[in-house]
Amino acid sequence: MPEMNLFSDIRTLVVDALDALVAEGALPAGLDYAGVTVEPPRDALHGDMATNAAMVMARPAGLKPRDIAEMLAAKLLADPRIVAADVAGPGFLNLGLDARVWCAIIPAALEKGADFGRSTLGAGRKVNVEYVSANPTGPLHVGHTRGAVFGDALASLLDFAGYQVTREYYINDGGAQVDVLARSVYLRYLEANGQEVQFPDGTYPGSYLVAVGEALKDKYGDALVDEPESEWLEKLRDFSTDAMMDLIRADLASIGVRMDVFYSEKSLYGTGLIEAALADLDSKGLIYEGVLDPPKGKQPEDWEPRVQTLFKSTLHGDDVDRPVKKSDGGWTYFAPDIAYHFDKVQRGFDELIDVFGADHGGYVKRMKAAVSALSDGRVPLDIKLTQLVKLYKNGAPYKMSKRAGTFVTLRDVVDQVGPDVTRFHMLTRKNDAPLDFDFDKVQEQSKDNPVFYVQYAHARICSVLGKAAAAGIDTGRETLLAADLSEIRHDAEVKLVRKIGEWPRLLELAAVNHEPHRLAFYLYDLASDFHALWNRGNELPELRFLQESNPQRSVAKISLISAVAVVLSAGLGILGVTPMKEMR
RNA sequence: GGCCCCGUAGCUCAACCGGAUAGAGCACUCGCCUUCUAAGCGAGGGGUUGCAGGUUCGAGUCCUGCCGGGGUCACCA
Repeated sequence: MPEMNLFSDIRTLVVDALDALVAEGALPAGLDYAGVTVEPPRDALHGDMATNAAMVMARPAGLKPRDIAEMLAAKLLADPRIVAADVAGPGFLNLGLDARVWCAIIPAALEKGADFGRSTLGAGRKVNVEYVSANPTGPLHVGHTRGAVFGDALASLLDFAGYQVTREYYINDGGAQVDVLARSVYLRYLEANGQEVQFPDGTYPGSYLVAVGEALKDKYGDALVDEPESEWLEKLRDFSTDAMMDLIRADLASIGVRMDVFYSEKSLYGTGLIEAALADLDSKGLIYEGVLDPPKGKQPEDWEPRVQTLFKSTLHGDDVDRPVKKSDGGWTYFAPDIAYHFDKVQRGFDELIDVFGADHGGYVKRMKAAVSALSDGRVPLDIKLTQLVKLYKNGAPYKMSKRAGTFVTLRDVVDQVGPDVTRFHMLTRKNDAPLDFDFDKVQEQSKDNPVFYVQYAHARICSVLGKAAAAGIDTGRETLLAADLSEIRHDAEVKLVRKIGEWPRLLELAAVNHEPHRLAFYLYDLASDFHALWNRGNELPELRFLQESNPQRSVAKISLISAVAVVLSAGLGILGVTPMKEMR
C-alpha cells in the first residue's frame, strides 16, 4: 500500500467481499462497483468508516439493501482489521476498525515525512495550470493576488497528487493596451528629460512608470524626445512590457509564485500558429462568414450588422458563435486565445486548467468550446473563477479608487501582512465565494484566526519536541518509528490519529475537485483536534505528551504529534505557507 | 433582456462525483485559568438550506420555473 490511504484499502476489502458474494451466487455477476464508496461517517458514533455498497447494489441485484448489508457484514468481519460491522439506516454498513489499523498511519507518516499523502492519482498525466495572466501594464493588484495564490496552490496540489504540472502565465502583449503602455512610458521619459507632462485619459498615470521612463533615458538619452511616435512606438512596446514583466515577476516572487512558462501572445504572431489553429477549426467545418444577431434584450446603440469570420462555438456548448476576425480583417483578441490553447493541446497536455477573475466569466463557454473543438473533446478544460476580494481595515471597508491611483497592489498586501498570512487566508474560502480580507484581523494572533491557529499547532509540537530533548528523551527517527503505539488509546488521541488517516483521502478529493481550500479547512480541523488534546492534558495529566516518569509512553505520544506535524507541514507546504517552528 | 456565479444558524462560512439526526467559528448562556505556551478549554441553546415543483430508496447537492444579490454581454485585450 504505497499511498497509505486507509479508505481505499478498506474499499478494496469491500469490493473483494462483494466479489466473494458473487462467486457464491449470493449476488448476480456483472455488478458495477463504481458507485461504491467508503468514507468517514458524518457522526463519529457511526463508527470509523461507512460504506454505501449495499444500497448501491440493491437495485441491480434485485435485493433489499439491508439484506445485502448483512451478508457483506459477515464477510468483512472475517478480516482481522474489521472489529465491527453494523447495518444502519437505509442500508449503510458502519465499520469499526482495529485501533492498530489506525495507528499504523503514524509510522507511515513519519516514514514518508514531507511526502506523506503523496498520491499516484494523477498517474503522471500532464496538466497545464494557467493563472494570473495579468496584462503587462502595471503591478499586480489584490484581485490578481487571489488568482495567483489559488492557481499556485492548485498546481502544487495536483503535483502532490501525482500529476505532471506546468505553471503558466499568458502575457497579453499583443493588443492595444500595450500601445497605451508605451505612450505612457514615453510621457514618463519626457518627464525624465525635464519636460512638464500631462496624462490624458487613456494613458496610465501610475507612478510605477517613473522608473521605466528614467531607465529609458539612461538607454537613449534625449534621442527620442523630438521624434514622432512612429519612430519610438515599436521600441517602447518591448522595452515597456519587459519592464512590466520584470515588475510582475518580482511581485509573484514576493508571494512565492514561480511560473514554469511565460507565454507571450505576441510570439504567436507571424508564426502561423493562429492560422493553423483556425485552419484546424475550419477543417472541422466550424469557421464561416456570417452576421451575428444583435444581443437579445439590451441592444447597444451603435450596433449594426457586419459580416465577420465566425467560429461555430455553439456546436460545442456556447450560446452564440464568436467572431475571430474583425471587419477590417485583423484578428479579434479571441483568435490568439484560440491559438494559445491550440498550442497547449499540441504540447500534449492531458488536462487544462485556466484560472480567471470572476469578471471573465463571460469567456468560459467560448474557451471551453474552442478547446473541445481543437482537441475533439479529448482534453478537458476546467476554468476556475476567483471571486472578488473585499478589503477591510479594522472592520471598516477599505476603499480603493482607481482614478486616484490608490488601488491596492499585491505588494501593499504582502508588505503589510507577509506572504504566509496572505496565502493561507486567501485559501480559506472557496474560489467562487467572495473573500473578505481585513488587514488587521488576518494578523491577529488568536484562535479566531485560522492562519495563526494552524501555525500555532505546528509551533506547539516543535516546542514539545524541544522540551522532550531537554528532558533527555530520545525523539530520533528510529525511536519514534519503533514506538509502542498501544499507548495511544484515549478517545481524544484516537480521534487525532483518525484525522491524520483522513489526510491521504482528503488530498485526492481536493485534487480531483480542483479545490485547494479543502486543505485549509482540513488543516484547521487537524489543528483543532490537536489543540483540544493538548488542553485535555490540563485536567488529565496522563494525556500530556511528556510523561516524566514514563519515557516509553512519552515516545508513543511524541510519535503521534510528530505525525501531526508531518501532515501540518505537508499541507502548509502545498498551500505555500511556511510551517512556523515558534511563534513570537 | 441573455448567459455565468452566489443564496445554508443572528454574523462569516463548511458540507467529500446524491447518503444517515445539515456541521464549524464568531456572538449568546453556563462551567473552567497557579499547566508540556490560557496568544485559552468544555458544555448548551440556535435551521422549513431563498420560494414552488420534479427526478430518486435517499436532494443543501441533480432538473424546471420564480425571488433576491453580484458579474458579464458583437469589430477592446
